[in-house]
This record gives sequence, structure tokens and C-alpha cells, in this order.
Amino acid sequence: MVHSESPTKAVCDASLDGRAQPKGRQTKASIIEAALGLASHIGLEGLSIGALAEATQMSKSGVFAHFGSREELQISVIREYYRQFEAEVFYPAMQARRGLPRLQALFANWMQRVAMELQSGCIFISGAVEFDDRPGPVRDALAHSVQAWLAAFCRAVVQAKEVGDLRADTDEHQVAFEIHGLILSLHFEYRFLKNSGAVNRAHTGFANLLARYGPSPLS
Amino acid sequence: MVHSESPTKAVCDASLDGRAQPKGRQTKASIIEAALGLASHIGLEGLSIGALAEATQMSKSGVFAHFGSREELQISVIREYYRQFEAEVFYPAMQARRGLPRLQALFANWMQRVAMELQSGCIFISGAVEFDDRPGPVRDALAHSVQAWLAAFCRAVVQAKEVGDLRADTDEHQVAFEIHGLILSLHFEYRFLKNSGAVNRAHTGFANLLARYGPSPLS
DNA sequence: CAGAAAAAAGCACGACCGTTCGTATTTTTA
DNA sequence: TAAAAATACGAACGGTCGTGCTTTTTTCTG
Repeated sequence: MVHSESPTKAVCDASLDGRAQPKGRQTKASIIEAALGLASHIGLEGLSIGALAEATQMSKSGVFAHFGSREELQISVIREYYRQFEAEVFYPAMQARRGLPRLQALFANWMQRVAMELQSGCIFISGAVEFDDRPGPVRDALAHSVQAWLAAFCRAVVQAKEVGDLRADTDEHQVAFEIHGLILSLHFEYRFLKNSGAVNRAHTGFANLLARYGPSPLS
Repeated sequence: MVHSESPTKAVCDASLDGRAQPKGRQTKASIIEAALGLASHIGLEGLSIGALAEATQMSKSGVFAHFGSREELQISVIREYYRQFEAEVFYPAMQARRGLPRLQALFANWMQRVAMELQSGCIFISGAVEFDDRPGPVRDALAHSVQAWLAAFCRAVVQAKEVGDLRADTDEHQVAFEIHGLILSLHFEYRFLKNSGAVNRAHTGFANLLARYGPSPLS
């Protein structure tokens, strides 16, 4: 419950006091926050209600009652992760000028979020691996979030084309595919192999990409 | 080191008959094979001895006795996957000429193995996500296998440099990083998002990479 | 402040987990 | 072929899982 305040539902008053918000919602929010912390370490599948109850100093049934099922809990975690991802990766980059600056900001924030924040991993990546063979509502929620983000990234690439920062014949999906690859490779090498050189390689890879897709000096 | 050719123990006679091999080893091998099949669907962490017993039509304790612990079973699976990876990705590509042809063969086989074989995923990738925060012998075995393969791939890049198929100033680790990214992006989009266009994007990405690192026409 | 409503706890369940142990059955060896 | 060794089984253990039910406690409201 550091800052977690959902601007969607009620008016925001958590900064003042938690009282105008019904008690239930705010403990639910704090449960989700703890769950997100756990899930980013051990994965969505590793998330257990027992461990979550211990982490929040509650009883298992007390935690459970807020969601009604484990799947609903997992979906709530996915939604919260998406919200934070938006808030820390997407929106800040929107302040940068359209085109290359915004693209660079998006990539930098993405890198930061996905691999470099101490400890916690990215549940878009771990979830993709856990649920690639497991259909159901959790997978659907995850795929929906991931696709929303990738689509947003693609839009930024298109804008960069329109502004003239990328060649007019650039295939935005190809660019997104390759950049996503850099992120995934960074996640793999930095998080799993503990190879800190991966950070620079991701930066270099991004620069190489821009050099290739950047406007040709002759046109 | 992709050294471990690992027909280490007995002479290979499984092709003829299983009889010269002690009975235990051959059922153990069949257990591992079934375990590998299970693990590539549900992950190394999802592998359970009960499910494995059911798949092999054995009792839980009968399966268990061959390994002594679940971790040892997981490690056996990792070793077997590495062996198959070697046999299907690495060795076949060794028949191609050093340099670009071999690099292309390695990449093609890698793609095939990692994402395109129906259903089963890559436990190097799923394992990396499952064990990036979980120290222990399983993680060590996995990291060892992964690093052996990545090192072998790097060697092929160096050879391509030596032969003159890549620019002399190419950083082989950077190339490996970016190609690994293409594989991971393929795995992500093809396996999780079920986007079949990812196959062509990986190919295109590889071609783009070669164009960049290929010998400059001026030198 | 009282009563209604919401929230959390307590308890129990069936299922599955990895693991152990004693025993029956094979397979290998002498 | 008989003894010895390897192999498989069945039952059971303590533990954790997700999930229902009932009761107690807390919070909100008139």
C-alpha cells in the first residue's frame, strides 16, 4: 500500500485518509500489491494463497474471500501489473516528443522495468512461458495485457515513421519484434545468467536497429 | 563446451536390443524420456512424480527410486534435453561449411527446435524463467547447459569472422545476444501469442543482422 | 449507541505433493 | 539352479494446496 491507489473507482483520497474508501477495497489493494511482489519473484503459478496470507499477516480464508478463486487473484495481479507498467513505462515516455525521442524513452523505461529493477522479474515474460500451453481466463487476461502493450509500442514506431525519424518503408511489426527480442535477451542474460554486460548489449542492439531503420541519408 | 557427447556409460545397443543393458537403465531412460515430454509442456517445476508415474504406467515409488529426489530427476531431464539439443541443433549444423553456412544452419535448427516443433516448448527458455530467482543444483545444471550452447554458438560466429563471412570487427557476443533475442521473440510470439507471422519475422531479423555484420563491400 | 452489513478468522475437507519403508518380484550372477 | 542383487510395488507419512462452511470481529449506518 505504498502508493497503490486506483484512480478508476472512487475519488482519490488515499493521500489524505483511507476512510472514504471502504475498508475491504483497501485491504484488497494491499493484498494485490503483496501478491504482485510475490508473483514477480516466483511467477503467477507459484503464487499461493497460503504464502500470500503469511505475507499479509492474514488468514488464508480472509485473503481468499476477496477473490473467490485463485484464478481471479492471478487475474487481479495481471491487471495491477499492467497498470504499473503503464504508469512507469508508457505514460512517462509520452512526455517525450513523438518519433525517435519517444521511442528511445519507451525502450529505456522498458529495459528498466523488465530486468534492471532489483530482484523482481517481469510477469509478462514469466507468464508467457507459464501459460503458453495452458488455456483459460488467466492466459486470456495475460495475452490481452501483453498485446495492448505491444500494440502501444507499435503505434510509437508508426509515429516515428510519420515524423520521418524512421524510413518510410519500415515494417513496424518487424521493428517491434526485434526490439522485443532485445528486451527478452536482456531479461534472459541479465536475470538468469547474471551477466551484467547484457545491459550494454541491449543498448547497442537498439542503436544498431535505429541505424538500420533510420532515414537513409540519400533519400 | 558442447563436449559432452555422453554416450558415456555403456556401449550403445539400444538400437538393436535392450538386453545387454541392465534393465534398470533402460526403464530409467524411458522415464526420463517421458519426463522430458511432460516438462516441455508444463515446465520443470510443473513436473510431478505422480503425473510421471501415471504417464509411464509405473508406481510413484518405482519412478522415484531411480532418482532419489525430485531435483535429481529435474537435472536428469535437463541433461537429456541438452543431449537432444546437441543432436538435433548442433551436430547437424557441423556438416555445413564453416562460416556463414554453418551459422545459418545453426539458426535454422535452433528456430525449429525452440518454437516450431508442435506443442513442446524449450526448457532452456522456460527453465530460465522458472529458476532465475531460485538458486540450487537444478539452476546450476540448467545454467551450465545453456552457457555451453551459447558458447558453442559464439564459436561459430568467431569462425564466420575468421573465414571472412563477417566483418573483422564484429563482436561475437553482441551478435549472439541479438540472435538469441530473435529466438526468444519467436518463442514468445509464436508459442504464447500464437502469431504464426513470427516465423518470418525471425528469418527477416536474421537476414537483417547478416546484412549489418556481413563484410563491408568497401573493405 | 444500536443494529445491519461487511470483513476476517477458524476449521475442515479432499486432493496432490515428495518421500520413506517394508515387501514382493524380477533379473543377474555364481 | 540357487543365492544374491537389483528393481518395482503398495501403503502410509507429514505437508501444502485451493476451497467451502460457520462463527466471530470489525466497520459502517440510521
